[in-house]
Amino acid sequence: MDGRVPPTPLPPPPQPLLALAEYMFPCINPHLLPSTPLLHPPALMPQTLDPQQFAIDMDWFSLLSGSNKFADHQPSPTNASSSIRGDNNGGEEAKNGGRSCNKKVGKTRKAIPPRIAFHTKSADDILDDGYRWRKYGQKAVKNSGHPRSYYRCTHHTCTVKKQIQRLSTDSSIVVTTYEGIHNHPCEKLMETLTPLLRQLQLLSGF
DNA sequence: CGAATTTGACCTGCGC
DNA sequence: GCGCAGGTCAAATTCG
Repeated sequence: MDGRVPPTPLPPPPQPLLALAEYMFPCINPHLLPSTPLLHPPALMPQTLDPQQFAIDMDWFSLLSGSNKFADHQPSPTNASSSIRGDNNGGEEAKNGGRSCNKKVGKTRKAIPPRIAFHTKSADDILDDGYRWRKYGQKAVKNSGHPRSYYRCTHHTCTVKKQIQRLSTDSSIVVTTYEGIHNHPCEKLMETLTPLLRQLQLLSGF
């Protein structure tokens, strides 16, 4: 994230933002960090981002409730193979999509993986969230003039995916949907945070 | 030359 | 059962 900080500190609801930080960067515990703009989502976004246009679409209830799906979710070959379809309409596995011979064994619906979607006003499709992604597909989406791109985290043990698509109604807005939780540190974030945390430790006498 | 991206084919679920 | 839409695979292509 290159230490990007929004032009003006925003007064967002703290809980969702902490949850968001937790979700995106499970390698750190935001509750232990000072409540500075560091973890504010726009700080993670490209400089072209207009904070006024920043929005998050997510299932806050499930995120913040005790039965936190995110907390329960551990990326694994099993649950990570569930699929997204449209919104949370219980999309089944269009996985194996392809030529894989993994026929479904039962009719039980797979758990919907944790997802979080960002609306960002940006000229760049790909937001630099600190992780490395590999594109594995692109699809034209109905009722949208813009294709949807599919990315996977390149970390060998990580099964997190994300989809990127521009709004049909406002092509300046990019919708980035994350699925799953990273099970490894975010290199860029740690690069940025390490010196800060070190200073904090020094200042606090540790 | 290896890694990343592109792109058409294929699979699955859903609605009719 | 059929067609559509979404998601993924993997060969081909491009890039560094």
